[in-house]
Amino acid sequence: MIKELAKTYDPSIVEDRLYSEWLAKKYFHTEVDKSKKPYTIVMPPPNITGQLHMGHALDNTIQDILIRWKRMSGYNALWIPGIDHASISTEVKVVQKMLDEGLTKEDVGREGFLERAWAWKEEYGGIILNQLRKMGSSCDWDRVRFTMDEGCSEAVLEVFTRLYDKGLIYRGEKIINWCPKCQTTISDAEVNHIDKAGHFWHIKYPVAGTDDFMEIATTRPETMLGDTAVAVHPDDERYQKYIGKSVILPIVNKEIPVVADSYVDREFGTGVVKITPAHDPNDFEVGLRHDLPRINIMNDDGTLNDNAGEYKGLDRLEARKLIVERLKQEGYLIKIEDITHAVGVHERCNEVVEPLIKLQWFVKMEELARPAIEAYKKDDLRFIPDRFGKIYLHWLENIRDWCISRQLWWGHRIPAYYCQECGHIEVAKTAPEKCSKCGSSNFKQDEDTLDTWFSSALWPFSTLGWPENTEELKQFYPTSVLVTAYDIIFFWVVRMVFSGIEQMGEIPFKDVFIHGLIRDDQGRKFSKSLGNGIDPLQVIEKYGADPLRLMLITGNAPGNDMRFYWERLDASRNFANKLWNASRFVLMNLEDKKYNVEDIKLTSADKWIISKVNTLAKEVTENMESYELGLAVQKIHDFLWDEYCDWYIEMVKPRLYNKEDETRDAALWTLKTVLINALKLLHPYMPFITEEIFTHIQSEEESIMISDWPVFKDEWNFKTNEEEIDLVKEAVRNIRNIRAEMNVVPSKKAQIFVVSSDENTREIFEKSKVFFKTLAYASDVTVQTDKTGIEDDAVSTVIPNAVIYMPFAELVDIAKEIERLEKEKEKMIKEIERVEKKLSNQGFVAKAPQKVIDEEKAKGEKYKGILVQVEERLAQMKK
RNA sequence: GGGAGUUUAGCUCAGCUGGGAGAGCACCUGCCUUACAAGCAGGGGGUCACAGGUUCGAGCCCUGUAACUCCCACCA
Repeated sequence: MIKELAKTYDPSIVEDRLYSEWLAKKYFHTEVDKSKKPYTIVMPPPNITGQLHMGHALDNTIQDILIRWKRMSGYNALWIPGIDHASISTEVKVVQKMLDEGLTKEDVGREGFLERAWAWKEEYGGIILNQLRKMGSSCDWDRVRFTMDEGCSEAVLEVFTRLYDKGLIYRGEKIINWCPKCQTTISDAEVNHIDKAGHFWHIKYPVAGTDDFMEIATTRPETMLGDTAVAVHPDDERYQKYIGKSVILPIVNKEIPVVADSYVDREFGTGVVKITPAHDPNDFEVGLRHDLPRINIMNDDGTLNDNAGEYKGLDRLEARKLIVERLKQEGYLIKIEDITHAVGVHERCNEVVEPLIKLQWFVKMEELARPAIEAYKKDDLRFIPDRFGKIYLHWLENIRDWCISRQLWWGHRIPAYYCQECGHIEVAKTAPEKCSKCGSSNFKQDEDTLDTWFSSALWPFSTLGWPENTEELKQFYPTSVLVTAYDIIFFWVVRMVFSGIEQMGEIPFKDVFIHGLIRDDQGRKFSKSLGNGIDPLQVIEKYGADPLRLMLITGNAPGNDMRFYWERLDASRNFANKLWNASRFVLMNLEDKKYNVEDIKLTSADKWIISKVNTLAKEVTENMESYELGLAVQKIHDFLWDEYCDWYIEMVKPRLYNKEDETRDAALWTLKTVLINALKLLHPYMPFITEEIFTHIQSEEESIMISDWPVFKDEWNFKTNEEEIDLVKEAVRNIRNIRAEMNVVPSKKAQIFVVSSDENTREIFEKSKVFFKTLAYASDVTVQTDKTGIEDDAVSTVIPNAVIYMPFAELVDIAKEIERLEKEKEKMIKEIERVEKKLSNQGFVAKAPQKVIDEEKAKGEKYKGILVQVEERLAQMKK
């Protein structure tokens, strides 16, 4: 049934309507189908606090393209959506909201707080998923998961207890990163190092029992309150005499030992290091080696504690000022040096992170990292582009134990239970009845929750039903590809890989497709503080989802960042408009009947465009298989605009306007068939407009979404017809070119003569006469073997084996014509020289592939053919 | 201190295993040709950062240099 298309394409109406239809028809839903090959993507779960931004838009567009393509290609394609509880981000927001009501966490208690957090999740958790629907995302909404839903929580408990039983999770007192603002531990990955201007304070530490002193330099003078030693390099001649002695810690007036440790760099600073085991990871290690006491001087909020004496209660930075002042007054301060140095800050709040010793839970990484490293080295795991694999490797090879406990309430509570009688720790999925040591039933569960990435690490299998051995798990694990930005490799990709290998015995995905970040038009990251963010929903409102998707994919190589320009959206929108109008044109002409291939006679032009779309299908598929989505869509774009619209439609118009034309049906069949094939190739990129056109233009299939992906067909491969039409196109272009040069208005038609002594060439042009009328402003076309009847001063242009004449007597300047032809002649001679030089190069002939040699030879022949014609024509004119 | 990336037309960027430099936008000229002026036709514009090397042949491979960007890192 032929249905007319609206005059203009209005994405806002079409998109919502089509999305609802797709939903209603359950096209997004996937059941296990063992007869098909599985193709699985799990969506990187956005935070429940999140709003859709350009990064999500890009990430999900890529996933949607892949999943739509594979679905059409006959795979059992599953795309699982979900959201992340995002422990710290959400907790901060909920706390903030309570603060607005004048409440604190302590006021409402753990239960009360969790109630509020869940309410938050219910209210805001689904917003971003709804926004994803606007993008056209074809994920299976019947399978939406949440990192804290029952199944995912079960998976977390299972993994925690398993790792604990294997000794891979342990509780220990170690130096951790502490955020005084958020009042929680954070992992190494959450610490950013920022270069900040600071000072080196050079301080005298008097050597006990002498008049000597040792000069130390520090960037954090307040930590001296926790110093328990001073260290020098064991081989440092300057300080040999002090090793084993003591120095007197200024202000505190305490004797601390001078120890020798090869950790000290003799070259750096004064070669003397103050050792504060409780507040520096290196000093902690030194402390262990020399059995030094650890003095914690800091409270959780960053103020100093009882151990700081008179500085107790002051913030660490306040105390620093006072201490420096006092050192100065008492003559201990030698100098202050200005330096810039890297300071660790919490990536979320930018607060300076303090290293502290705390009793926390850790995942032992070495054993888990090993197979994850192997997987990449054995090529079981592949990064696209590969350079990100090196980043992954480097991180894993230098990994340290992962601190997983957080002093937060929103998240998975650590399943460790402490016997209140004997202190024994039971780790179990449910609260133990009795202590296995003393029999007591008085337990208290650990107050802390897990790092939010602990649950995301299990995402590829927890979403498929693990720890149950579900059909989904059997069919869809391991997943096919993980699509994400490069900034999340450490947080997430690494942890999914080792978790998948450890729990499932298999990598969670074979391919990791890494894309870049979207930046503003000045190349800056989008950020709240800059206020330079662009809301994808606003873009969709203005341009539609298809143009946004196209813009995000076009001209962007994998892994590279991209700048956002509104102008680029104009280009995408214009393409959608072009496609819409071409389709309207086809629909206007199509009649409500079946066009059977058997009943029609295809012309060269028809075969040419069919052959082109056939090749296109092959190339696009190949590009997509290598994740070259930008290249693929560029080819589809160019085919539709340049070949289909600008050439084929224009070529076919005379046949359509003549109802008597016996090849009219062939033209219509070809118009329709080629368009449908191109639409299918384009559908993953621009799902809405392609569906809207598809359903109007044909009635055999109910939706393009579930139609078959075009594959290369041998019977659609028409090489000679391609060559024929290419020759015609060249002739037409030459004519247009000359007319433009001579400023001939299109309304002025000209008689065209094609003169060729080659029979085949004459035949081609005989068949193609009509194209010159519509495409090259010809009033009439005559094909002949010689110049009979053509005025000598006619304008001419040359193609291989033929000269084309246009009599424009009154417009022609013979001298100019000769000049033009002379130029053409020179050019040809140069080209022929170049080719012959190449072909006479022994090295080239011997070593270049045959294909390249043949191509060069063909070029040579072509240029020679043109040269002969040019020379002949020049001879005529000069007579 | 390590590592990675970028450097191609005025701007933003493509360029897949080495085989005569591309797109969009911008610019110039001419067209309201019955799908589309969000369009059509034609045009100008590039020592592919620099210097060497490998090769019959280099934007692409190797070495070095420069500038910019990013990541990692416990030099107090």
